[in-house]
Amino acid sequence: MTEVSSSQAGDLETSSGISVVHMPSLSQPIQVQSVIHSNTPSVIQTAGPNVQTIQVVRVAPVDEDLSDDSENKKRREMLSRRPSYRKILNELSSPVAVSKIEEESNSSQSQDGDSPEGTSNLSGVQYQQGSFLPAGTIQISNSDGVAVSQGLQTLTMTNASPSTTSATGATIVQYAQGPDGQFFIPDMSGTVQAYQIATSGALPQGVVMATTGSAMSSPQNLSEEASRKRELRLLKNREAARECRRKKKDYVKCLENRVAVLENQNKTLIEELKALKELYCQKEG
DNA sequence: AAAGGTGGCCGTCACATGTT
DNA sequence: AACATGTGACGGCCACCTTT
Repeated sequence: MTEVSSSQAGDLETSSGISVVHMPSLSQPIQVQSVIHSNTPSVIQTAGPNVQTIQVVRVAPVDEDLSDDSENKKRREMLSRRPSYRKILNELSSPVAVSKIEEESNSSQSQDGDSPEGTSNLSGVQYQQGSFLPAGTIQISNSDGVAVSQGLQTLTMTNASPSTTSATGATIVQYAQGPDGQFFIPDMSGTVQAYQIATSGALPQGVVMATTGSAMSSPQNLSEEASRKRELRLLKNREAARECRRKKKDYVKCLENRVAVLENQNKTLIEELKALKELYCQKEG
């Protein structure tokens, strides 16, 4: 294995983003490819039997000369053009990336003794299980294996039928509440039904729930239809934001783990280089 | 105890990106 | 092209900690 560090690298020739590093102590040059603005994690790959290629990912510095307005605009553009987490994770989980990464992992696996439970090992990096699954395949389930919709409120009802009651005897109904008193409750098929809650004179503490599903198409209910659509959109977006944050957290964890592994590797390689240098000096002397 | 700082989580908006 | 979904940014809320 070879080690490149700014202090130890020898001559560095740069052309078209690829640098060739000549190490005094090594017989073969090393190609260093620098990728700007890329979120693809660095991959160490072998370009040939005699040349090591190391792809270095770095973030380009923010342009200091920008005015406040254009700086904000540019920053926003940069952020908005960043590939989605799903894209990044898909790339990471693609067979090509994995095979490249596995190459790398062969030399580093033994260093990861403290992997937490429930993680999988790709490239010597401990990833949270499920981190690389495509969107929509991750489900949070209850003990019965039933998917749980996290964004919904939980409404506990008494006098419920046994089939829907929880262990405590109460029914758990998950709902989203609209500002106009409407409730949106997903049924077993996943579609959301709108309900209007009206208080009943005879039942001061109770509620009467009436479906408003197909009746919404009448002209006077167009605004209601619009607000229902809005509520549905908000509900979905709420869920999406939650999921997105969860994915982002996973992604950050992955990156942190990767940093730890690469730091380890770097340390090992530096020591290896030192040893080789010493050996080389002894032979020379 | 009150005030202030900090970090985490959430809902919403706006816009980018993906899907049909 | 239209619609659905994903995500950065923002502001609000809450819990916790530190300072006064």
